[in-house]
Amino acid sequence: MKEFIPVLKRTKLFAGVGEDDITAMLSCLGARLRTFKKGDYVLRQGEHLGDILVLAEGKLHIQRDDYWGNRSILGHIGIGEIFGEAYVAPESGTLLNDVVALEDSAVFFFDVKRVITTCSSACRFHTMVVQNLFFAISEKNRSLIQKLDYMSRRTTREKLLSYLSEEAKKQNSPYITIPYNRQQLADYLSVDRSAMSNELCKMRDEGLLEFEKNRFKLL
Amino acid sequence: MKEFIPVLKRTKLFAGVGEDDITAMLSCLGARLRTFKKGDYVLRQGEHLGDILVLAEGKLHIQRDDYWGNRSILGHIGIGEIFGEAYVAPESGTLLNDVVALEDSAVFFFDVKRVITTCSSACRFHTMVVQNLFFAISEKNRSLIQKLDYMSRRTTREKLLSYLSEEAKKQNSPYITIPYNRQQLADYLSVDRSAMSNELCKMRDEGLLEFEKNRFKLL
DNA sequence: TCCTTTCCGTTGTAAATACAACCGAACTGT
DNA sequence: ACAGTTCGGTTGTATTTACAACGGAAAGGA
Repeated sequence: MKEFIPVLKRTKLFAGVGEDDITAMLSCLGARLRTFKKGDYVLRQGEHLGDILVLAEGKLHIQRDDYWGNRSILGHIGIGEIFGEAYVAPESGTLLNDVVALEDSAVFFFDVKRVITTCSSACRFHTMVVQNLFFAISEKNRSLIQKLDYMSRRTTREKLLSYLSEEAKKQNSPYITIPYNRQQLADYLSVDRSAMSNELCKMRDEGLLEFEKNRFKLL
Repeated sequence: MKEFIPVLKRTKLFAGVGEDDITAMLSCLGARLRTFKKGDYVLRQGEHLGDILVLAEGKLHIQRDDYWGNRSILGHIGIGEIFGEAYVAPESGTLLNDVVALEDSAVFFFDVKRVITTCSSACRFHTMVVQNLFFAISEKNRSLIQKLDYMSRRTTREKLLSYLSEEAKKQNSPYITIPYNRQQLADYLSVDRSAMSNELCKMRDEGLLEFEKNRFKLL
């Protein structure tokens, strides 16, 4: 667990907290570290969750398969990102999605109750962690709204353009790299892969953008 | 402002706080009450927001019109509901959506900074309000994920079924009432109204459901 | 190197959707 | 009672998408 303290220090959850203080807080927050092999399920749809999670190592996808095997990808989790925060409320039901390891991964589990209940003097920075979590959830909220914006577009082209241009804004450059391959991007935007591939090539031919693998340039 | 204290008492934000304590907290939270006429914009896409809002009276829609006038409705806000919480983080950008009054409405504005910075002894229940807000955001988060689930369905029928069955679960009855008329429901699910209307009738003919205006029965 | 697998572009067809237009019923205000 | 408006169902057509299938390029392993 100790080895990942520097990683935790760089997360939004522990922003402003020193490594020593993080170490001291771990037990107070009920921290556990679990490792997963590539392909493992970190969380399963339908389970109940009483923890807030932080990815220490690896890559994860939040996804969901429906009855007919149709997969939809809700998002991508990189190192240091928080997830599971949608289920901190006591009455929140079971998980709506699966979380799957794309690579061998390590995940911190923090007990929700112990995170949000600021304890006494023992950990001085607990209040700051709560506020950090607050902002993190709020930001996740915003990014979900953003994704709903892509999804509300009627055509594949509009979905692609709104997603790519938002990424360009986020990465502050017309050259962008996305965390998805074609199939995954199609699953993320809930469209057919071949139709999307087709549309991408049309847009390239029309001079709207260029791409190679998962790197795009908007023109 | 006083007249709406009983309303506030029943909101999730002030759950567990008595009317007297709420009254005492109002100034501490930087509360302001603003009224809106039917059709007024409560918030506009692109603005910056430094408040958390609670609807005291009326009905609101969260919506967005794109360049071509295509409207998409992100959700419906009823009395006592919190909104604007997606923008509490200091670095969160501008509003992604409009919020529009469907009826004459009254809205409480609470200063974000003053809400999340627990003050001293003056207001005993401030900590509880922060935790309530925490749960509320987390729950909103969950409902956004839920909506993404509807939206990720490929066909109009699947979108309708996932939405309606989720509402049935939420309202705990096969008889459900929705806060949208046909056009609004279509905007909510991001589909064409006539196509949706068509699909609804087909589903009724197949015996999947019955409906009249905005009341539905799942079979 | 060879074999296997993954990735991605392409194509054709069937299915679903968007769009526009129309109509009747219900509701509104005068 | 009347005109004007909203609402919801219906229909036809053009457009878009889903699905299945194929093939070549690239990547990975033995």
